[in-house]
Amino acid sequence: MNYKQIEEKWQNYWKEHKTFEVENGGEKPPYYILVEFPYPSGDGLHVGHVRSYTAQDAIARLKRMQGYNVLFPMGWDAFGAPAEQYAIKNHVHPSEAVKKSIQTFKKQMETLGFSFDWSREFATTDPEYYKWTQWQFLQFYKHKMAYKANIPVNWCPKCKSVLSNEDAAGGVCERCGTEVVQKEKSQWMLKMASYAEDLLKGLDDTNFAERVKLGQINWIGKSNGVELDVQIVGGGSFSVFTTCIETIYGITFFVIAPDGKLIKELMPRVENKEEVLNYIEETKKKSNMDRTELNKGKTGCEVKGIKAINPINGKEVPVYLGDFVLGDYGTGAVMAVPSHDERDFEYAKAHHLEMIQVIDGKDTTEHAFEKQDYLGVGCKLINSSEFTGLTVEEAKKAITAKLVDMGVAREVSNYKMRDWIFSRQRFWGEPIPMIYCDKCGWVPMNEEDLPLLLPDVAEYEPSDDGESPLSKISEWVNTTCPKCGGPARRETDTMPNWAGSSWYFLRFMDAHNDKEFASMDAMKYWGKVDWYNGGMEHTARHLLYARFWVQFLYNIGLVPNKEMIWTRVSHGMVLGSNNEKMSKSKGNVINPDDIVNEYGADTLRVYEMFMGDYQQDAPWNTDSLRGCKRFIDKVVRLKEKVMDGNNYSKDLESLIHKTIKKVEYDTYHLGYNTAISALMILTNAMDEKDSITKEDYHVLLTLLNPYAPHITEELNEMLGYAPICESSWPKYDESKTVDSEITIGVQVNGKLRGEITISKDEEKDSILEKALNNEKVKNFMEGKEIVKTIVIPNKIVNIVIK
RNA sequence: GCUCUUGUGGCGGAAUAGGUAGACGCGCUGGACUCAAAAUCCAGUGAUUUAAUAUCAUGUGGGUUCGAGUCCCACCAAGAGCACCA
Repeated sequence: MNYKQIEEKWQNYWKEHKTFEVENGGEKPPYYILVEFPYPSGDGLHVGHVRSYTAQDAIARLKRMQGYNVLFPMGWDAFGAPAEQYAIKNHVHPSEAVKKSIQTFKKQMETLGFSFDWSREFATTDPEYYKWTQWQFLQFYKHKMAYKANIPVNWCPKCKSVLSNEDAAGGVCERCGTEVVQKEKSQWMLKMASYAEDLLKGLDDTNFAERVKLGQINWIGKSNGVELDVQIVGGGSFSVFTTCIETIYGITFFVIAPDGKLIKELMPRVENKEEVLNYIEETKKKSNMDRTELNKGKTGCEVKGIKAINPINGKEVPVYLGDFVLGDYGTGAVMAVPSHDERDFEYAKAHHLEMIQVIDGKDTTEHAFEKQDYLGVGCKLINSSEFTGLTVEEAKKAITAKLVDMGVAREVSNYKMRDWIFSRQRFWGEPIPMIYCDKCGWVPMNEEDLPLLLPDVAEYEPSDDGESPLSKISEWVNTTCPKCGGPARRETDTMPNWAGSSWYFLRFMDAHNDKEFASMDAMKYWGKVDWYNGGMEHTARHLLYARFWVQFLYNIGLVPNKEMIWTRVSHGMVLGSNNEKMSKSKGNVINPDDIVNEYGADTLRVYEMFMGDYQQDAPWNTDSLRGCKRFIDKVVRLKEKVMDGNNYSKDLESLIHKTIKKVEYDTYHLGYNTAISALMILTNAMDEKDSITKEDYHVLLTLLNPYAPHITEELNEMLGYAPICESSWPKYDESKTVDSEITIGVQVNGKLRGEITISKDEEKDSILEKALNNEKVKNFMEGKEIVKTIVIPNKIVNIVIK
């Protein structure tokens, strides 16, 4: 068998017959299957891509055979830093590099036999596509959902460029090793925080896997608590948010953010200016994550000359700077109760601050007595004036009520999720279609002037001041104000690559529309994405951004549903054979092309589906891959045993019906490995026989087809049947999947001692009699008294003796 | 640090609602076929034990139950994400 030839033959057949191209409409029910479109890197397709694409391909092929109009599209998420870096190095326009990578990826996907509808292909870097990304940004702006703010970024003074948190890990620039500092930049923001509650509620209208929902919920990070106003002695005030208002009498100091507004306002009254300014400088060197780690949260200094007043009792307490409080998150200040919060406790220890225990029940000299320990166990307040003696739960209510009554506090929900920083100081992204005019301020471009194309130049070195490379291209930057016609400058930041991927699934529904990003009719026809698969690493962020984008479009009437994705699942990674993430530096990378050349696409597909639990990471193992090749070879060899016959062999009938049921169920429930296993069992059963019928073989090939589409088509054609891709999925007869005789275990005192054979649904009494008469069971019961017998029909018998 | 996930043979992994732990595959051992090899086929393969036997086994320690890989509590270990990598 020449696998290569066979695979090419069928790939051409599908292409020529446009087997997988779909129309919007028709009699068949629509079904939309989506895999995350890849970033087309120069390295080519990863075996990890093959895993998830094969899984979704199997679903797509099965659904088609069951009579659905299946949309299974593919495209390219092609903006991003690697293409830009490549362009800087080689002085070619990134669009050239990207074009090449896309060709490679597409070729690889074709050789793997994925049933994508290529007629709907696009890249986020196509002007016809990013025109609409820009258009949608303008809608955000026009609905007051986009604004400018000063946000600190990681800045490498030597490379003169903005770094991602990853590239700034450990506080040094990954490229040159220089210490990274925080630098403020004016950035476009999208008001995502205002959608927090809707994004939380919207999860009820989805069928996301539990762990995916959990990821979303945790990212949004809702907590209910109290926002408290705190007065400063001598004028001024700030607010703090707390979920533990019951500990208010335990406040012994406040901590404010060194990078916040408040400290700037207070500066004129600060007595130890030098110390405070030094600490602020120190903080600039740290990333947010370095700052918020518990073990690093003890640095800081007192803000001398400033005292804050605890609103409940008028007590004056000191104010400290601490870098674990972030200036751009929450209110930029926290109340500190060292007796009841471990981080406050350690901070207080380090700075020799007072501690007041206000909840009774545990000694607080060594560690704080925290809420996870005192909540819900009836602990009572101490040292808390009129609230002393109340339980924590009572006190929470009573103290909140009093503060609200005093007009100094409000019950609020707080969300961890912040607004979306939408600017990047990069070349290779969608230009933000905004223009700055000295007279009119920020003015949006006219929609009819979109797309705003990236300039066609080949130099993208970053500028010295952290501005985007675009800022150096003056002929591109200088323009006229759309409002007053005077001279004006374009925004030179570009969008993050999350932008293009936030709505691409909508475009697939109507990929060639040049009037709208997608027509309402097309979106109504397909409805939601029925099944979306991607990596676990995207379940929090990409998915949240996409949902936010869709909810916004829904609110302004441009999409038919508030949630456009119904089911979302995520796959585990394919690791190297040493159980580590594949990477060039570790030398454990497997190139799918090599595997396809040596073993064939079908073998690779079957192996990746068989290699383990789809949702978990799995290490590559070439020996196991060979096992899958052997399985396919065995299926091929079965051809020699085929005799005429249009029915299933009598002794295979039950197993065939069971296998149809199992493969169908498992393919729809992420059980790809057990589906393959069931097919192996059926194959082995056929192999044991001297001959099988044509129909036996035909059904095996059909069941295997979603996983190994090429070889099954070829063998099927040899039998003289119509192509499987144009046929129907076999139906199973439920009654034939049930055995009439069952072997069950008999336990004595919970330990397995024997086996009996019973007929299905046999009476309990009769089962028990068989169990008691079993020779081995008898041995164990000799001379003992039966205390109790448990008979679970069709499952097990347990005899309890004494 | 926070959040999540996962711990089952030599390995990848099965085990639908608490009911015969180890399906299926890999690897290994022995055998058949062959001049030989590859391929293929047959048998065996959790540990301890003298052969049938029995005992012990699902990260550790408890608990619930007639019965726990599965449920509950406490712990240990590994991996992933944490807002400018995509």
